[in-house]
Amino acid sequence: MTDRQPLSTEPYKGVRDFYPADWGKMQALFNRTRELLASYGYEEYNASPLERAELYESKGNEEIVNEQTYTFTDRGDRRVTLRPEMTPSLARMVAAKRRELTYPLRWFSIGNRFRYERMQKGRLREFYQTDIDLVGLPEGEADLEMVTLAHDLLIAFGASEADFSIHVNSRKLLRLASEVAGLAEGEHARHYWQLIDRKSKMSKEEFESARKEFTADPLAVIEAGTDAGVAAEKARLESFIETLKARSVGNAVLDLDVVRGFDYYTGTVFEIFDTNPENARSLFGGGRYDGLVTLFGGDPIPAVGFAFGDVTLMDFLTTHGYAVHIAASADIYVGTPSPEDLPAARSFADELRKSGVRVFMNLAEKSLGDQVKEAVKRGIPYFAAFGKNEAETGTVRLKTLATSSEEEIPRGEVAARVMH
RNA sequence: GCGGCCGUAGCUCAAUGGUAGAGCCCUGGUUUGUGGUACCAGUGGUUACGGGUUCGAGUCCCGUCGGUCGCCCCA
Repeated sequence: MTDRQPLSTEPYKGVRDFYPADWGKMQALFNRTRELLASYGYEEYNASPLERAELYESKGNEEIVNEQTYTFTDRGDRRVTLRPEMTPSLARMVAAKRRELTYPLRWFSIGNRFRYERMQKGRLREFYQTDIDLVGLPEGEADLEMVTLAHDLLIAFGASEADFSIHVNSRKLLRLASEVAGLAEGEHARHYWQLIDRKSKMSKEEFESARKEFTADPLAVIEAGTDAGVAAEKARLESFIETLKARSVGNAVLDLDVVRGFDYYTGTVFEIFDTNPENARSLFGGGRYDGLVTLFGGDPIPAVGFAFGDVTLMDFLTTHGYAVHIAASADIYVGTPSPEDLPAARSFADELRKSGVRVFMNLAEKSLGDQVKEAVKRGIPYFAAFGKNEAETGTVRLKTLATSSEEEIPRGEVAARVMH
């Protein structure tokens, strides 16, 4: 007992502590996201991070579930997984009330996700992700809205179109071309698309020689343009991008190499890339998954959506020099010349609070000079001492710390001055 | 699962194999009813841990642990 090792102050591997300044930054991101999505009529939903393990296993990829999730058995012998993504939970919630919901659903959710994996830049074991989905509309306008939202979000965070580009593709196009080329579903096809997905990481020679190992080559079918069905889908995709440009999404391009996994995408897929050559990586992406909800029985419900993580987004904003503005913790610091002044100062503070002012009240015994220093350090914009003099005269000296200015005003006018 | 780099003060980092340092932070002072700057002073170390080589190791070697970046994977 007495010789116990001190506990480590380090957080668990791969997760972060959020001190108030850090969490303030996160909240700033979340709130800007909420504002933008609210302007498009999206509603926020949430669910527990705990889910039945079967929810992820039934999707077929056992390896990912076994090796890359936090899964445990609870005291009732139920296998439980910390959600690694939100879409299955969304599908479950939609399926559970499929007859009573009013479609289309414009839903979003902000929360933490857990993935048990080796860490590297931009990849932690717990991260915060915003999932945005438009459920109940077929391919078309809904997909345009999704890409537009992804675009507008980055713009809302301060980015300009030159900072990123939106690469759009169609899983339907790839599927049609596979059929024409004779690339059967299965491991072989999986390897082919994995190769395409990795293309940007390989040299041209490496890629071409690897490509030759496949007898069927769907991309060549698309390039040739001889199949009518394939050509029609490609034309649809091109006009999709033209429409985006006409609607002020100027940085969307067609990119046949965007694959984005394999399992549930069925139509439009898109991926946002950082244009900074130092950091030319995928920021986030999404697409159409019309098979949503079929796991739970019943007819499929068409849906399109995307998700972005906090780590990648924050990295992106930082490397492009876009600061995230954090609000001050309080509007005013109410100082006390001496401890005896506390009752009077407190009633002044209460007055302010009733008007909606956020007040930081000093309770420590220290000089006014130190109190002013403290207010500056905390980033509180206004300071007012409240003691005998103020109680008698009914006026206070209100300091604006940023401009070093000071003025004497009636106590009743302080609230209106310091609120924003 | 594989590989590279790194572990020195609370933080960011110095220190040819030869006395462990600086800046920031913190505390006090110049300044007890009102400021950040400046100046002065102070607190703060088992150099991650264990072994080895050496007259001598923060430095070189081996191992362990931790961190980080890349490969694989990426819902």
